[in-house]
Amino acid sequence: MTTTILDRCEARGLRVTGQRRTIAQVLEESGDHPDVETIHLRASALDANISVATVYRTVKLFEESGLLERREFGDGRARYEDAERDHHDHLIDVQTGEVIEFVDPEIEALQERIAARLGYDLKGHRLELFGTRRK
Amino acid sequence: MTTTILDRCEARGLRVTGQRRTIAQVLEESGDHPDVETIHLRASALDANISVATVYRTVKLFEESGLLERREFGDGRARYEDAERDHHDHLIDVQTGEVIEFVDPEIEALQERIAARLGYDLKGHRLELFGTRRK
DNA sequence: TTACTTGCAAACTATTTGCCACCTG
DNA sequence: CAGGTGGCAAATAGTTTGCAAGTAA
Repeated sequence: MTTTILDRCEARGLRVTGQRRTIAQVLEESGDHPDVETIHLRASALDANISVATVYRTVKLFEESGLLERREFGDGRARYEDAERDHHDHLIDVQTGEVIEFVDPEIEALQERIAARLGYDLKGHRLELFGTRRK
Repeated sequence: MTTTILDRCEARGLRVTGQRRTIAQVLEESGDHPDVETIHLRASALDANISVATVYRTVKLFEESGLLERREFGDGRARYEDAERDHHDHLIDVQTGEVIEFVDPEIEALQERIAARLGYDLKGHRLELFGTRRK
């Protein structure tokens, strides 16, 4: 389970190029939820010859291959994180954009309970829950 | 609380124009979560002389004035709904984009519990919760 | 070698804005 | 009448893509 993103990239039969290696490493070492611009910045520090277009393409490829997970927290840009990390959810501070990770077994049960109550078939569907606080 | 969006628009001292009246009406009558393009389409059916730019400006003004609430469900465009509706949360089907509304007291408690556990000050902060299902 | 990748710039999509005519209060 | 408002098109921000050159296997 401690396979690196790069390991999984190879395992998937994806061609391993210098830029993919670098981008994988950057994401491996990122403890936060970087957007493409940030990933590009960090990657550029390791290898000046990586274009933003390549970051976009790589990150999309990795996501489609299940190596990364894409997150959209409502600020208009996508963020990415290693798909192999332990499951967790996010709380976003709307004002500051701060991303707070948390784990709570309750939320899983909650989703299942709600889906069941609504007669929604969870199998084969990926659901995402958006909750706001009552004013 | 059965005030219309238009009523609240006037109450806020906002200038009431034909296009604002129409856009307010469209949102009033929309039971779903329309994006700007959809709002523009529906408004155009009532008054052919409303530009998309005006919808963007109006919807932003209404949101800043607290008449509407903006939602971003991860598909890249903002959606709006009447801010006076009873509190509820959303479950999004990632594949189909379907928006499922639900109400569950548990989720409020959950947010407060998590924030407290993390030592996060809820006062003065608007938090939004993003939950995915464990694979 | 050969198909897959990359860089660059052009193209796209969603949204914002400058400018000037127009309308509400 | 005066200042807020709307239309139009140009400008932005984030992301995608066509094409020719480069590279992994």
